[in-house]
Amino acid sequence: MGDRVAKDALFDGFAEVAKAMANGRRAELIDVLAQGERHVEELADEIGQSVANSSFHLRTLATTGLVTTRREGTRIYYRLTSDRVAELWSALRDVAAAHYAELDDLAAAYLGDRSRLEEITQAQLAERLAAGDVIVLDVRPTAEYAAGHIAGAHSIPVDQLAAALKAVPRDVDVVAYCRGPYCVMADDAVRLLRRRGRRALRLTDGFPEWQRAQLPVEMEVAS
Amino acid sequence: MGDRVAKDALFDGFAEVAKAMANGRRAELIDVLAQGERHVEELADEIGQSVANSSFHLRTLATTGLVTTRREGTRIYYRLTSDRVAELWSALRDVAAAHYAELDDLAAAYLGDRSRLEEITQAQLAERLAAGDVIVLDVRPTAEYAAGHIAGAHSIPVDQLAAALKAVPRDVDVVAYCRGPYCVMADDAVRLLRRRGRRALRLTDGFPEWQRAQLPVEMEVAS
DNA sequence: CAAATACTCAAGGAACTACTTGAACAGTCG
DNA sequence: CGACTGTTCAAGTAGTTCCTTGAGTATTTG
Repeated sequence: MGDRVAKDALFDGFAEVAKAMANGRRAELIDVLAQGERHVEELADEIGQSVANSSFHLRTLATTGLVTTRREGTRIYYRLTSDRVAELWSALRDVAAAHYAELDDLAAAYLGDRSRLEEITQAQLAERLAAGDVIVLDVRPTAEYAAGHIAGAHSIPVDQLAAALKAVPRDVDVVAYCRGPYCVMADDAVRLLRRRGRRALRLTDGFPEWQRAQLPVEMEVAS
Repeated sequence: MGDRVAKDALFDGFAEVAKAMANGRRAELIDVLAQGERHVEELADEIGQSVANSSFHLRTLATTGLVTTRREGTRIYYRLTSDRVAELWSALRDVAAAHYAELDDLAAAYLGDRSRLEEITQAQLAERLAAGDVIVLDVRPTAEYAAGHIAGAHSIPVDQLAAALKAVPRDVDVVAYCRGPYCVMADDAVRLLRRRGRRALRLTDGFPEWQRAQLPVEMEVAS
C-alpha cells in the first residue's frame, strides 16, 4: 500500500482544507465572502467577532489558499480565491442539510418556520424573468447589489422595504432573493410583502448560486 | 442581522460536517469508502490504525451522517450515506489541489514523479472504449472490481500484474485505472507495463468519478 | 515627518481532539 | 445455552484550537 507516512501526510493535507472550514465563524466568513470582497472590519462586524479574532480566522483561511487579499489604501480586502471555493462551501451545506440530522433543528431555530413561504427555483425564475411577468427584488445591502445581481433585479435592502413599498407594482408577482438558502433577508422581505397583501415568493438559492449557474447577471460599472 | 446566537449555532452545524472530514485518517476512510462498503477491520487495515481508533473515527463520521452501517452476520459494514458525500470529498480534493500550496509537495512525495506518465481523461477513454481500440485494466483489489467497474474493464490487481502480463494483448494501448487521482495503483501498473514495452496510460480519475459521471459501469451479480 | 487608521501578531488560559490500552458489549454459531 | 468474534466504549495523556488582551506594523493623510 505504498508509503504509509507519505500517504498519511497527503491526506493530512486534504484534512487541512477541511479544517479551514471546520469552524462556525470561518464558515460565516466564507458565506459572506461568497457575495464579494470585504475588508476586515466589515467581516468582523458581519460575524460578530473582534477584529483581532476575525483577522486570525482570515489568516487561517488564507494559509490553505481559500481566500486572497488585495490592498486598497489603508484597507485590506479579502475575497474567495475562486468559484471552486464557493462550490465547495455549497457542497458542504448540501451534505449537511441532507445527512446531518441535527441541522434541521438548527436551521429551524435560525430561519423560523418556512413552511408558509412560497419558493421558486432558479430555473422557474429564469423562465418567468424571460417572460417578463415578475418583479425581482434584491434585498441585500446595496454594496452587494452593486457588486453583482440578477439581471433586471431592483435593489431594495430589506430594512428599507417597508418605506419603499409604494414603488413596488401591485399587479404582479414579486420574487425576493438574498445571499443564499440560509439567509433570512429574503424571508423577512416575503413575509412583509405578504402581510401587505402582495403575492411574494422567495428564490430558493441566492445570488452566488445564480451566478455559478451561468444565469444572466448585471453589475454596477465603476464610474 | 437576525438572531446572532441561532446563526452562530447554524454555522457551527455546517462546521461539524467539515470537522468530520478535518482529519487525515477520516479523509482516508472516506476515500476508501468511496469505492464501496467495508467492515471495520478492513478499514483499520486500509488506514493503518488500530481497530479501536478506526471505530472511533467511523463513529465521528456516522454522527454527522456521512457514513451508514449495515450488519451482516458478525460484521458491520460501513458505507458512504450517498453520492453527495463522495462529491463533497471530490470537491475538497479539487480545492486543495488548486489552492493549497503545500499540497503539491505532499502529493509529489506520495505519488512520485508523474510527469512521464501519460494520462487519459474520462471523456477520451469513453470515446476510445466505444471505438474498441483500447484495453482497460482495473488494477484495484478484486473485491472492489466486483463491487463495480468500468464497463468492459478486466480485473488484474496491481500485485498480480507482472504474473498476468502474458494475458494482456501486445498490439493495443492499455489504460489502467484505480481508486482516484491520488491512488498509486494505476501509476505502478502503468510504469510496469511501460518497462515491459507496452504503451500504457493512466486514467486521470478513478472508478468513483467515472460512476458519478454516469459513464457505463458493470458489476458482478451476487450469485 | 507625525498622527491616524487598518490590520496583524504574541501570549496565555480554557476547551477540545487524537490515539492508546484494556474492558464491555452485542450478535452468531456450534 | 455458552463460547467466540467483531465492534464499541471509557479513561487517560499529549497535543491542538479558540478567543481575549494588548502591543506592534504597514500605509495614508495632514
